[in-house]
Amino acid sequence: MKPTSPIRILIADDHFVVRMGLLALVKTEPDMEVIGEASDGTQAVEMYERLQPDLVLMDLRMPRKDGIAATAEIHAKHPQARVLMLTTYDGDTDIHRAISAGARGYVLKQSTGDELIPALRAVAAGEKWIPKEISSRLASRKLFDELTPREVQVLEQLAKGLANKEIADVLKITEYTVKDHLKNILGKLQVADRTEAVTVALQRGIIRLH
Amino acid sequence: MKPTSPIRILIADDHFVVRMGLLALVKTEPDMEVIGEASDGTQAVEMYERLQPDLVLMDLRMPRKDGIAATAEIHAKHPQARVLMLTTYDGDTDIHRAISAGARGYVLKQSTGDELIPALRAVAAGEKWIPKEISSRLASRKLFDELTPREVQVLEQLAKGLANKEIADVLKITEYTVKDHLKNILGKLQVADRTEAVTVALQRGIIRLH
DNA sequence: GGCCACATCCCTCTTTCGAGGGGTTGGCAA
DNA sequence: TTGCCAACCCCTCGAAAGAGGGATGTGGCC
Repeated sequence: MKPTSPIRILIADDHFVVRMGLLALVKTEPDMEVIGEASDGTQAVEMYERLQPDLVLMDLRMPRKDGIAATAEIHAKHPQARVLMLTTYDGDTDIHRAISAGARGYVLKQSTGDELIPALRAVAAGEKWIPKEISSRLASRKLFDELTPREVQVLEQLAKGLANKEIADVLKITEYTVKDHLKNILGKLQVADRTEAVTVALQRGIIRLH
Repeated sequence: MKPTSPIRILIADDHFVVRMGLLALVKTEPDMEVIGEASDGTQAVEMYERLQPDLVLMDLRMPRKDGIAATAEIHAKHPQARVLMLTTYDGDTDIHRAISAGARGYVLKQSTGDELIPALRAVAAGEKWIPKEISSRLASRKLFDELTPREVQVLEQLAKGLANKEIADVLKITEYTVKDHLKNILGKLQVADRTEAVTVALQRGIIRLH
């Protein structure tokens, strides 16, 4: 093995214990080092600019600016940036959005060190890393649902408990149109009513609470 | 300082990186040591029996058996057990249930090492540890809501998108009674309709998805 | 025994939902 | 050009939802 310069890593996660865990994990690999830790998306973007790391370990859910938004921002300025998305959940839409935001890989926090390390190396080397159970689901699900941006907006208002008329006012359209979007949503998500639509959307990561 | 026997700790969390983080954190304290790691509730109970640790760091959400159930089981057999509940969320009901299950402390994963270490020490010493912003909320909220077990059951069916009539069939009561419970739920949660009731219940940890 | 919370059942009435149809526009791609 | 689709608007109609009342039985608590 030729000694090369180590892989310089930026960690972005709002949970202290997770940052510590990643730090400890990276320390077990002699050719990697953590050069910075961010606790939210805004900080992650700022630190990327300043440190220019070889790899970013980015949590998906963070305060102020989430991992998707931060990744998109970094990717826009630095298309060569290598971001590995790290998350607890495996909602389809999250993964989808992470990839289209420019993430090169996607790993669940449940993963053990044996699964994480190869992912780190792969993404740092510029390769893609999507667990196969996830990528196969991505392909099959894509044929169905896929809500339009407008439908997602309606869904968000729905989750607040607003009535159709109220949603109409918020979105500055008529109640007829809201009902129309709702019909499409119920059909695409294959659910019986607005309440189930919201719970399914939450499960799939299409919308978030608060 | 007199050298005493170290605090023996059992970690229970389904996320590898979190376990690593806690491990690293404990290692910074010379008088503490991790004697076991469990990745779900069932394992946590089994390991408690075998290892008899001085302190358990228990994650609230885990597969197979969650932290609450595991704590309750441990507490039933060993009332002197010292369990510190560790979680990402701060839903009121979760905290409530954690305490009544026998947890002595409650800490958010967002907390830094400076906040976590004193919590560990306090609970290991048999004291209680509830962050004040949480305990004050506990006191005030208790005056309001507090759904009855039956109302929670209705709420769970509600989240599935069932109609009142369908819920009536499931719970083997009449639709009138379902509507009745629903009225109480909407009143106690102070929401406008069933959809908002579900989202608020999810936020407060009263019900869970899937 | 009185009080209260819980759970159950019943009825009325207005509003809202959701399913079913009808349509126009603007953009984009084959 | 033709087609497609998102987004918008319109109308009807039966079935739910939710607010308002009232009522009964049970069990705990002081």
